[in-house]
Amino acid sequence: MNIGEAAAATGVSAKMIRYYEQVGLIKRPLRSMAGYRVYSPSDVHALRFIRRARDLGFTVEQIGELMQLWQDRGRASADVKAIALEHVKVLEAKMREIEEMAKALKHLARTCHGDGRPDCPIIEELAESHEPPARDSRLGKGFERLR
Amino acid sequence: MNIGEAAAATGVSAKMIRYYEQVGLIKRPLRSMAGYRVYSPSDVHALRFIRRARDLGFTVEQIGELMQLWQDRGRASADVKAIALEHVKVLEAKMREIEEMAKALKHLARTCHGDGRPDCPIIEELAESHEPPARDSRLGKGFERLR
DNA sequence: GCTTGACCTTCCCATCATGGGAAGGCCCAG
DNA sequence: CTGGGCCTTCCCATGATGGGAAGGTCAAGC
Repeated sequence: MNIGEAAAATGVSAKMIRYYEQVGLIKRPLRSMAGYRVYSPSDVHALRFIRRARDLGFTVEQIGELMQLWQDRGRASADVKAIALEHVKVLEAKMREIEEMAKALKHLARTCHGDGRPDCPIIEELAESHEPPARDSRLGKGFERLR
Repeated sequence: MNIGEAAAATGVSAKMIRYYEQVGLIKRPLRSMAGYRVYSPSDVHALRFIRRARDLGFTVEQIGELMQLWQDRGRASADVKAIALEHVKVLEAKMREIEEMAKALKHLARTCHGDGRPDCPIIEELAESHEPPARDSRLGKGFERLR
């Protein structure tokens, strides 16, 4: 199975398969005589694992941990649960942040008559001078790219 | 007012102020004889505008549009409202996506006994072979960096 | 057997907003 | 006049993903 077939079979693009290999998420596959990557069914299985974890919003780093645990027969399910719950916390914090932004924006839009007149509470609100709230990053890491 | 003071006064880092200048979001400020950037109160005002828009989750590109409208006295508030509501839609779609991920993960975690035994439904679920749902990107652009 | 097009390889570059850090210049308080 | 804290520009990194070029390979149809 070459990379294109593996991509079609797993829903992970060929580009990303090479990337995952490069960052050590998956082991280097066998190569054909011409240098083509050749994937076994178990490689495909691992790629599907990755894709599903990715769809759940895990970062590549977390997926790496999960794969360690996946391959470690003696692992404790508590370890996996901890990673999952940690991730749920991050997701919920993201949700809350986005929710607040949406709420603020909807409030502004509601008070904006939205016709041809130039008076616009949205712009006025943005332009008003407020104290800089010192960018307090209560949310911590993982939110750098949220906005 | 030099860049450090402007940064402290607006909550926008000096690095980002230079970046916004570079990408044309703000005009190039005056320079002191030594080449230091010198910011006027109105520059500071613009920076605060930017910071507030950024806190509402607008991208730099959108902030650019908003600033155009801000400076255009004859603009229609409808234009601003359209940008705001468009952004609300994006935020709500993000929320829904994150919510789904969190829901799935919480469900998995709930069914995981989380003790020392190695049986773990989370890992099992990830490892199961499902059809690749063809990564259908119903959400469209703007979600590339969501996860 | 040869052409053609669809694959594969590696390598480099771009994204977006942000920060780190180096090398060198400037300014002010002691 | 010195030291530390500013400032300047320039380069590089992030994370996950894709685009694209240049060149090699494979298989189907002629």
